[in-house]
Amino acid sequence: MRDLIIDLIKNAIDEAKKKGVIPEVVVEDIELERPRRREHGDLATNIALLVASKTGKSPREVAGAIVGFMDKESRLLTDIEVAGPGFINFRFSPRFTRSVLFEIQRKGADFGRSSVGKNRRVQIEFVSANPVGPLHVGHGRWAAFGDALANVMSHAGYRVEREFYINDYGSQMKKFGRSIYARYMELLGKDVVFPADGYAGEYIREIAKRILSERGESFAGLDEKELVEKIIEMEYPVMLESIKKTLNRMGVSFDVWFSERELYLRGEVEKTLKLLEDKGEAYWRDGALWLRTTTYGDEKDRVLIRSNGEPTYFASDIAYHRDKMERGFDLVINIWGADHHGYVPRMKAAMQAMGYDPSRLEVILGQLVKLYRGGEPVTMSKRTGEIITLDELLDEVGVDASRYFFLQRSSDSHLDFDIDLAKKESPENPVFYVQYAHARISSILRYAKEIGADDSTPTEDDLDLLREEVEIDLIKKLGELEEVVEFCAEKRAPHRLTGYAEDLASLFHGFYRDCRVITDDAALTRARIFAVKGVRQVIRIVLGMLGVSAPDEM
RNA sequence: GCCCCCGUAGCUCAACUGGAUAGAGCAACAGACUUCUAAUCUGUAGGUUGCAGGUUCGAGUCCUGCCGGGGGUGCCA
Repeated sequence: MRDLIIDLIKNAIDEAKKKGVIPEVVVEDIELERPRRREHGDLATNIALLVASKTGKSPREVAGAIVGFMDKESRLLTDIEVAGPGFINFRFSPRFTRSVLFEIQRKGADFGRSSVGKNRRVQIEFVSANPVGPLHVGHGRWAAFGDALANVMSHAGYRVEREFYINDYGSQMKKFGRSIYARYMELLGKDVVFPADGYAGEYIREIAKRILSERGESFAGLDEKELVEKIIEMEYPVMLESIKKTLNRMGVSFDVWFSERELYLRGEVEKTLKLLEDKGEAYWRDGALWLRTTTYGDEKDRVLIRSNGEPTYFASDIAYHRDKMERGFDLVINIWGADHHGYVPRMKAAMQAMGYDPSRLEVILGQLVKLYRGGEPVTMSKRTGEIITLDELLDEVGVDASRYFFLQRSSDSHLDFDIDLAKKESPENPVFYVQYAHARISSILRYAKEIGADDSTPTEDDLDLLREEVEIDLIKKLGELEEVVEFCAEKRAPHRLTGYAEDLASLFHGFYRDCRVITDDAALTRARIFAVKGVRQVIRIVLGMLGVSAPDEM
């Protein structure tokens, strides 16, 4: 439809130019927008305003000329008008508007699919928590966000892969091992100092207790270094498993679990560093190996190998990104916490140093989550280990509400998560509001079946009976799904899906109040059952992308 | 100091990336169930878009400078 109208406008402009009604000027891409106000029609363009600004003619005059040359025979449109300062407004015919219901029936779960992604291969890497502790609430946000983004991008025609990068190597691991070691020794009554930078959470004590009960005191005989190593090897896979379990619980699954450790074992880190050195992008100074990131706009050069011989996290991350590039993705999206923002120019520079186009890497920086209970912020401290884990949140508010709430805000704004609201089973809670619309429709359809109402596919004439303003508005909303999908995918903004879901649910609830679906009029009943089925399908698709269930009864 | 994000109704956020009269939800107030689910709906009220300039036909949106909140600025990850 959009393309059709754009062609219509283009042809009219060409024609007008030919006739000399408007001067020869370069016309940029024609954009159609959905006007905010109903009176402004279904689609509008500001092209006349843009053209006029280059010619000195009045915008309305230009708009009038363009409309004058437009082919108005189309049965899809009922009206083309010049309005306001020079907008051209288009109005769909009711038949065209209603035809979307047939399209939904035909496409089913594929309705709203778009091809803007052009089948490009995209990798989305998200969560990527260190396997040294349970996932916290912030991880939950990125799990929900990354997963929904992947869903919406694949609906928009990208080939998407989900990846989790496991930081199972290096100092975090050691810290993890030393922390457990210290708690274990404490349990044995040994006088050990807990590491100042150790993980203070209670779960570390639990692990130590479990080790004591499983292995007894025999471990204490080993020397510290050996023991810490052993603890790491035993416990990080356990932790990783529990992370996977939590993510599964949220309905998030990854295509690839990529291990940092294996990158080292395969010699990839070494190879990558050598490559950079050979290219002259890295150099030795003060006993350390530095990457010349300043060449590519970074503030200062960055260390790859410390003077103590240990590679930095940056070094393995570069090797990791090289691996991603070599895997041939057209686009790689990393979802990182906002505290990594200083890291972005560095990584981009590294990409260039390796000879890759840095635009193949996109980093989404996510802001923090603040929990509120009883109107008060819930205090959390990483230092004391007082955190609310993702599992605890899921226990308390449930998966659907958690996912929905995590997805309500754009990734670059802070998220205030109101626990009390998320738990409420009332219309204030948008999750239930949307799910209720779905359940209500299922209930209507059950009733229809029960009384044996005619639910066969209606004819176009049947559908002509759908002429209440609320029902037309509702059907129009269904037709917007494709562009919502495109917007969410292109802007990496899955949060807009929640707004769309709420708009749709609200229109449906209004429709339900004003229009009875099952009536004595068989044709009207067929039409309304069909319409309501379409609404249910779209709600299902949207909730599916959000990762929220669509219940048939509540 | 420098860099990034944010600032819109009492609260939480939208505003289709420069368009027409800045919109929702919650909270407040007033109403609506003999009905296919009231977990719903209708109405009222609420604004100098942090401040000051600038750019143009047109600015919440772009530019400059302030103010406020958050984050970053390691041979940490």
